[in-house]
Amino acid sequence: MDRRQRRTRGIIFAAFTELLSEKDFAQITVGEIIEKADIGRATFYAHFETKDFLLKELCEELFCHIFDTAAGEENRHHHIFACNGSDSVFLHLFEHVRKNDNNILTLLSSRNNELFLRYFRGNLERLIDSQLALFDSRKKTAVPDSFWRYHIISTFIETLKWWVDYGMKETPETITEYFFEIV
Amino acid sequence: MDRRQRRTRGIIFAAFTELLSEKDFAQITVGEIIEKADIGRATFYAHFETKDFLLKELCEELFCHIFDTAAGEENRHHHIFACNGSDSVFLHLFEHVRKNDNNILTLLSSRNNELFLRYFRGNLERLIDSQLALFDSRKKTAVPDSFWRYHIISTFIETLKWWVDYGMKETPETITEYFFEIV
DNA sequence: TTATTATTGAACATAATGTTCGATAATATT
DNA sequence: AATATTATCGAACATTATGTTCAATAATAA
Repeated sequence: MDRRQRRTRGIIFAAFTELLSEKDFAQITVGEIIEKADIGRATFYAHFETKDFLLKELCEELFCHIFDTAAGEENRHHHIFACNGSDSVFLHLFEHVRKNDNNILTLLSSRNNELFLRYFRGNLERLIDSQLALFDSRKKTAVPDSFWRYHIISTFIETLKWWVDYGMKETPETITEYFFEIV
Repeated sequence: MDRRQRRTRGIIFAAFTELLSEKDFAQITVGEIIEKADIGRATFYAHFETKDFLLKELCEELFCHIFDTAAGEENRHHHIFACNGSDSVFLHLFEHVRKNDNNILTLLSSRNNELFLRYFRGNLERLIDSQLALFDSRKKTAVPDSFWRYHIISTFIETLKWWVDYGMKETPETITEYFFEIV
């Protein structure tokens, strides 16, 4: 990929991220993006078909990075999961957010957090199945499997939301603890 | 209120609801709404300042109705809550959805369900505090109160989402049971 | 019946979208 | 170092959606 392309792409993402932290996605215009990025109109459209595609690609970069790492950790520490839940993929995910990798924290704190959490859910679903056994051992209810699975993912996301909403005062370890206690 | 106003308002809501079940909120134009509603452009803007206000007022009509009823039930059956959780405000809410009051089911089934669930959450928060004691008796963890509260509301909404997503095969009673088991 | 008020439809200004194209500058290739 | 390729620029353009205005008409309330 041409260096100019990479540069422009990065500039657009940065400008877009900044705007997302300021106002609603729907209110942001392409005009504002190219003004803040200081690029030509045609250049923007050479990179992204529409504003929606821009969002989509931003999310993909964001989460691919995080989940690739998380998947790696998962394999390495697999024995840990089997023993207890104090260390887990979930902890690693919380830590990623805490470190603000790729500005994900900025975006999750913004009014547009639902946008990213939707993508987050999509990625989580793939990851969670490998973790289900961990919860199954504790499960003694008659609720359907799909409901149970749905519940775990939802609870993780809602826990993350609460953490961010309330100023991230807890450590990733504490939040992970809360998450396991409640689920 | 003038009969013509009520009629026009109803027509607009109906057309808008139909469009929401077909496509994303962002994709819907005022032009489409007035075409489907078969009214003049100026008439639309005499009723609603923007598309966002239309959504807001639709949600208010939707949820005010449901929550007013629910609040009434709450007072009437208050002794029941204190005893067990098999009958509760939650059951009534599930039943409202099941009956498709004010097309809420149509809207919750649509791609735009997050839009309505956001409003739903706002209304739930007011209602839930009176119910918190019910859960507190079961609670033996060290998680913060605000987290616990947040979790209950989230779980209710996610349960509702799952129910709708998976075709509402369960009875409201069963879903209420699932909800209490899991929380 | 009369006064009031909602609706209509067309016209209008404004603003955003997405495209096109020739010129220019940065990169890759040989 | 010379050349070919490709990204960016900027301005112009057609198109589409927004929200407003206004005089005429029709429905409702008094």
